[in-house]
Amino acid sequence: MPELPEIETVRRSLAPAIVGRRVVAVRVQERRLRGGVAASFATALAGRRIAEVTRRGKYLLAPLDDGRLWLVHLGMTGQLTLAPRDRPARRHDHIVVELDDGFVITYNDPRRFGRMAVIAPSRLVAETGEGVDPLDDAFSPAALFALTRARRTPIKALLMDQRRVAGVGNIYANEILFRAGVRPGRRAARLARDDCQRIVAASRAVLMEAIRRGGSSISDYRDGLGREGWFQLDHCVYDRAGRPCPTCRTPIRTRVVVGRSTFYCPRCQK
DNA sequence: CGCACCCCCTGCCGGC
DNA sequence: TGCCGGCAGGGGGTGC
Repeated sequence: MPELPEIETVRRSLAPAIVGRRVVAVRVQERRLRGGVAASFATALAGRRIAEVTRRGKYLLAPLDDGRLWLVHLGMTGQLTLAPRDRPARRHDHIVVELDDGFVITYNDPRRFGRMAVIAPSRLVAETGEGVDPLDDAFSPAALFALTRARRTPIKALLMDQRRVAGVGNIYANEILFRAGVRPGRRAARLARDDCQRIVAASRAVLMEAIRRGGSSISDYRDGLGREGWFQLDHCVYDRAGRPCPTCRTPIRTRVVVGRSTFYCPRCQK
């Protein structure tokens, strides 16, 4: 579910309220998240002050006052929300982090595909990968062009490969390629510099606009304060098979690319 | 290297 | 109405 814009929206919604707060208690009610929640997790987090809230690709990171990093990945259905301590418990509340101001951060995740850990900063790249963030200046047309060379994989798969580009998932890969006018199935190596330039520009435009709209709420995404996003109303192609292309009215087509549902305009995208 | 095919899970939707 | 298969924004592993 949550891709870069959703994670960034969660980060922005939580940061002002939790930076500087101290964790007074941690309750782990379900350890069976991805990779398992380590036995040491609660003790590593309890008593620590939250120094900052940052993001790396689809990972949320909270540097702590002892130099370690609280790392959260929301998987498909994870929600990390801040609420007063008396908030009623819900099904699938797995981790509850009490703060020193009477608020709690709750991690809820029906499918349990998310990840929750406290790690040493030296482990960051090993945990999150080294893909370039598409909002970073390092994601330049030249850098993308270099990534595409000698790659037979479809450009959409490359954009979604977190080891290369960090933060783009299925919704935004579809939207970015529509905006760039590039077919999702095009082999990466067959892209020209000009295509890469348009994909880089489209990535920035789509992701920043999605952040401005608070992310896409398809079914269960909410930000750190429980608010929905609205970018789903601006989707041009994702989940819009058969509906008219916003540019030329040609019906949007769907097919599977590397195992993922893919949507594109057969006329606008080459 | 690329990809099909497994796995991890719950929830929802459409067809019968 | 209920059951069943398919599918869903995530990632990881295996084997060809």
